[in-house]
Amino acid sequence: MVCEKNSVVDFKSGNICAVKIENTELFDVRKTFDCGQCFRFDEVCDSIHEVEYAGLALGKYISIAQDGNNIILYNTTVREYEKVWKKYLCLDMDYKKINNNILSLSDNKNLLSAMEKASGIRILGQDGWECLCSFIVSQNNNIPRIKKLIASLCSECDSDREDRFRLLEFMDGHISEVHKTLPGAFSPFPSPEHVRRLGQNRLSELKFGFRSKYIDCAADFVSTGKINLNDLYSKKTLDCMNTLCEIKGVGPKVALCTLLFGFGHLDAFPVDVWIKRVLEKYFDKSFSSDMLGDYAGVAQQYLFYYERYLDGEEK
DNA sequence: AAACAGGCCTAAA
DNA sequence: TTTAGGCCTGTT
Repeated sequence: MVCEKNSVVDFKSGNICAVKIENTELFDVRKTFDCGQCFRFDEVCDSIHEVEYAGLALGKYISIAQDGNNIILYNTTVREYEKVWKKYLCLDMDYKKINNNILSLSDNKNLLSAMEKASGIRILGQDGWECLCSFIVSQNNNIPRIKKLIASLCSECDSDREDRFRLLEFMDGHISEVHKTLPGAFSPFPSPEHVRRLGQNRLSELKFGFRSKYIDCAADFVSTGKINLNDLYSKKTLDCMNTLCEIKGVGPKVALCTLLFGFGHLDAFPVDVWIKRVLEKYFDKSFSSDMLGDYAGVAQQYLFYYERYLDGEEK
């Protein structure tokens, strides 16, 4: 019986602190960062690696590269990886087990096929507040514009934004080209209090449109404690959803995305237009997401990727 | 030009 | 309780 432990080591790439993680399985950097769950990452097109995505998460600009089964993280250390990024990247989870669990609960042919095609996607452990705002912004909107709006919000709230790029220039080669001309790409996501201070009018000026008052309401609820985000980690998914739906502009879809991507509720099964199509096409009417168990949200992401990103390709 | 984009709110049956 | 319009803005 071979028990392969993946080695995690620090190294230097020029002046950049980096970490190499060997033998990761069921982790595909491109799919994970390009499947629409996060809005602050973009590809590093001139990368020295097979695939590399960089972006700002949990207050820090980081780059994640992949060569085969090896993962390379730039601008971090093993110490920080163990503390922060391991969980963020969901590398503390056994996806083989998760997949088997899903398969044990459903024999749907299309789900099986979706899992094969989308395999390697991991549900990131993003910041809950940022997720909430991001998915409020996402409604009736497209991904490029969602990304722009979020970056502009970060830019607006960041008094040091002029300096950020200069501070990051040392990691040139591991910065997404897109970010070099995107205002706010290197700015951290603002706190609820900060967004609240901005106010609905300023949000409108920033072109959030009808979503301005929704963001404002979310910031109000969270910053004043009408909703305690810390409660959302432990309570049941359905209860959490109902809590989040008290915010104006937050419905079931936004709430469940927030819980799935921002609060670790892997059973949350958000239904958007794509998933609605999937359910109509491949499942019978008796389908309910709790049939898929504790990891229904992972299955949802496989199905979403399958339908949204593989359309036109061979399924 | 008109329709659409990873929804939700509101008004009307 | 369910259902159709309308919504900011930008892109095609």
